[in-house]
Amino acid sequence: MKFNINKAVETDLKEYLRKRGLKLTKQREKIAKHFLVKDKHFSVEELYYEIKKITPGIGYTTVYRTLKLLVSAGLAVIRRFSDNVMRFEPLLRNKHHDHIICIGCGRIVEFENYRIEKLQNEVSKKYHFYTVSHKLELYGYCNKCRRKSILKGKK
Amino acid sequence: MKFNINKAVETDLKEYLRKRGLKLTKQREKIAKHFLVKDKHFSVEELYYEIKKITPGIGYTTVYRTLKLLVSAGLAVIRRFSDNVMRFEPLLRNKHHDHIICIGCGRIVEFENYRIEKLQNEVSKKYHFYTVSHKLELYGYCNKCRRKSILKGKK
DNA sequence: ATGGATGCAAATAGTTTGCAGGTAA
DNA sequence: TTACCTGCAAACTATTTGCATCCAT
Repeated sequence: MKFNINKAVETDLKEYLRKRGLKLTKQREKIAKHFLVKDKHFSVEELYYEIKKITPGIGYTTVYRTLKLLVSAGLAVIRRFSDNVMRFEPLLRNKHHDHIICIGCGRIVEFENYRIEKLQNEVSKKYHFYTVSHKLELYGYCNKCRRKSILKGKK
Repeated sequence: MKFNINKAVETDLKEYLRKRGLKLTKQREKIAKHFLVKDKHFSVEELYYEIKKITPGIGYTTVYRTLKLLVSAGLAVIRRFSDNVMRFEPLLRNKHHDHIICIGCGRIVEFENYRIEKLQNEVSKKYHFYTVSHKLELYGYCNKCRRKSILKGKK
């Protein structure tokens, strides 16, 4: 089943806004629709320049604020890798991936593991949490960097 | 079996430094010994003021640089929660915990799950990574906040 | 001796905030 | 009409960097 962006905005976001007296502005709608169909993480900068093409005149700050709003609404998560940059990743209910990151070369591989997610749900239950999202990152050396580091005695 | 800080510094850190011609300075030793016995995450600021008591005259920057060094050496991981602050957590080979975080009140509960870690190892193997550390964070609402949000129709 | 390390101060840069003017409800 | 929202610029602040000096090897 394909993810329907319009529906997500129509239902989840609108609902969230309505409940607390916030407004669905043109900017919010544009940003949400543009961002929520993505299947990986983006920095505000990246998104800003993309969205600017469709909606010239939009402010950098508005993109920031809207992305944070989406996080609050449970439609996105924030990630940080080795740089100090906030990255936002849409949270589609039916598909979510995690990352395995090479400390040597920075390469990021995405993976999914149903069994891990299932165990996460058990943990949530155990601690009486209603979990809406998660982040799992594995750090290590990829095959290439591992071999390199053995040869040079580095890393 | 108790974790022996001196041994960790003696072996792992020294080894790491020696291999790449780096030096084990008094500052590095002090910071490492102070930090590596901890069992949770700390900001640089927090650690700086603690370490300053033992080693007056030490620089803020040195604490930063040393903590990053420990990360490179595989003895610590960086975490970032909702604020924009880098937090460092020592990585003891024999004990490592993950976090479940309440979006409502910010409460952080630590947990361990052997079965999840085992599955993580499988994933690493599958992608030919030699994994040295990981971060797992579950985000949701704790019992209290969940109830609150249902009542008020918020969050 | 000498190349790495320190500590200070200054620079950087990502993120947040204040505010006057718009705009959804 | 009334909050809320936007966009700009300015403010913040965590983190990084340059450099003269120091020190572990």
